[in-house]
Amino acid sequence: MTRSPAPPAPEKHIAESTVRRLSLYLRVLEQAAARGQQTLSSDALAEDGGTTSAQVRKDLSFFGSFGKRGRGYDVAELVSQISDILGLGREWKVYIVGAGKIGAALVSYRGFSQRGFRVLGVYDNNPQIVGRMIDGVGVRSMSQLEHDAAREMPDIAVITVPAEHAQTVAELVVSAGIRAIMNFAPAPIHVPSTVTVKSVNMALELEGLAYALVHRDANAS
Amino acid sequence: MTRSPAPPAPEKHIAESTVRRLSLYLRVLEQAAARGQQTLSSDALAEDGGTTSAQVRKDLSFFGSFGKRGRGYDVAELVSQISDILGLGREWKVYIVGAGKIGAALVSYRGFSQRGFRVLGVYDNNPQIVGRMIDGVGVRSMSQLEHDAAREMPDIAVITVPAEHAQTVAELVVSAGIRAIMNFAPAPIHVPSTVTVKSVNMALELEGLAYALVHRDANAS
DNA sequence: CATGTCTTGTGAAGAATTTCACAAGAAGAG
DNA sequence: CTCTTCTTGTGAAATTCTTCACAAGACATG
Ligand SMILES: NC(=O)c1ccc[n+]([C@@H]2O[C@H](COP(=O)([O-])OP(=O)(O)OC[C@H]3O[C@@H](n4cnc5c(N)ncnc54)[C@H](O)[C@@H]3O)[C@@H](O)[C@H]2O)c1
Ligand SMILES: NC(=O)c1ccc[n+]([C@@H]2O[C@H](COP(=O)([O-])OP(=O)(O)OC[C@H]3O[C@@H](n4cnc5c(N)ncnc54)[C@H](O)[C@@H]3O)[C@@H](O)[C@H]2O)c1
Repeated sequence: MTRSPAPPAPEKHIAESTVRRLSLYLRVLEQAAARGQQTLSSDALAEDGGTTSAQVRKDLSFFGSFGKRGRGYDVAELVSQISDILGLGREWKVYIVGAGKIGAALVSYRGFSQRGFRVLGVYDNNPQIVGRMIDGVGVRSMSQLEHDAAREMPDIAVITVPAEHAQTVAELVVSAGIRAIMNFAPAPIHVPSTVTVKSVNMALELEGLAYALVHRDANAS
Repeated sequence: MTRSPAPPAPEKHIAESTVRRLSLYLRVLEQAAARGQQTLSSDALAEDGGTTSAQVRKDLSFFGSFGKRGRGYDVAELVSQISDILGLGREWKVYIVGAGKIGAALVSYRGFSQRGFRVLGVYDNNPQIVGRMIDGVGVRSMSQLEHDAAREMPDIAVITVPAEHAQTVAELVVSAGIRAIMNFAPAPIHVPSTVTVKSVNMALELEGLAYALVHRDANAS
């Protein structure tokens, strides 16, 4: 955890599945570090990451070569390398829009702050809610959002408003200069291609389970 | 919404990405139905589903042929067909384990009940919480879970306990006979291969956004 | 009933991703 | 210093997924 001498080595294009697995490897590595493990092989990494050792090595090879033949990967070093690749070396400023049930749960989610995602503000358009504190973060009025954003320069907006308002809110946060959106509303949102959107659609995940139950696949995750 | 004369037509193996898209198409179709649209082309379906018309047709072709050449798809009929394919023709019984912030948010999530996922019980091991009502559903004690499950035969368990207890809880629900798990804890859980697990890992999604911001991809979703 | 327009269903091609398999490097033992 | 053991990094092969492209069917119109 000293220095990051090697740059994260940019490249042509990396598959989203690879990026997801890197996050997973990072978790496995941190747990290994917590157990005092010094080093980890691609086999061990694959085991807990739910993939194969060849996949692990291939994923890492897109960004450089971090292992030692015959020994495996140095846990602390690989944590640092993957953190760099994923852009976790810095703090990311997050706005949450929609101070309802799911929005409130996310504000106090430690899993975010642990990774350097800091919630600067929570926004809502309900005057009854504006001004309240949620886990130390004050709920702000929507009318302030653009003004606040000009000053605070948030990186990511999390949208947790009802589906029918998701598009409107998306347009607002984009015009406020935010370039990345995480959308929890079960509605597609359309933004300029300079903005990255990820959607988390829980009902859709449940439907995937229903499909699996009906079609008796034998699979795991 | 009358009868389902054609069986959902089973098959070799369908990609998870196809199943996800079917869920998406279903949403688009329902919105179209709400707007009074009678029929929809694969092009229109693709537009809102964020994919291409060829993909739509290919996805559907795995299960049968539901369209009319020159006309497109009958909205009501395709809703019914996709619902059948996904196993949404029936009610699915759900237990939520972990009555914390995210568990409580999920109990009252209308997006679940709208799709036929009914929360029968919420479980927690904190005696201070057991007995409370969350949106009309009582919080039950963990010690009852196996006994209740024998009677109620739940289909799906949603795990919303801290990561370090996810594995223990997973083993309990599996031994209670539950065959599908949706895991919100950011920890991999290991179960027999007869059990299907889906994990929703929100920190990982945020990390994907951080990666995109750092690597200036021009992409959307 | 022929003609024109539209849109499906689907093999085949193409692209992307995963798996294989092995040469090469690293370390310890003798 | 040589031998053995272990595990990486990576081209090539295999597999999976997506896109292409077009024949065939459906309807409307004249
Ligand atoms: N509750 C869940 O477990 C859950 C799970 C997955 C997805 N979601 C989705 O997340 C979204 C929020 O769900 P919820 O359960 O928290 O709902 P909620 O009703 O508890 O909260 C929605 C909040 O958004 C605010 N809001 C509404 N319109 C707004 C606007 N235009 N600008 C700013 N704020 C606005 C409301 O005042 C309210 O506080 C919904 O789209 C829902 O489908 C919820
Ligand atoms: N809060 C969020 O926004 C959020 C988002 C994504 C994921 N998660 C994950 O979801 C899980 C729950 O998060 P939370 O914020 O709701 O936490 P929480 O502390 O509010 O709730 C956890 C609940 O689980 C109960 N519990 C603990 N151990 C248990 C056990 N062995 N059996 C039964 N119940 C048990 C606790 O009594 C508590 O009520 C965590 O794994 C967290 O990482 C939370």
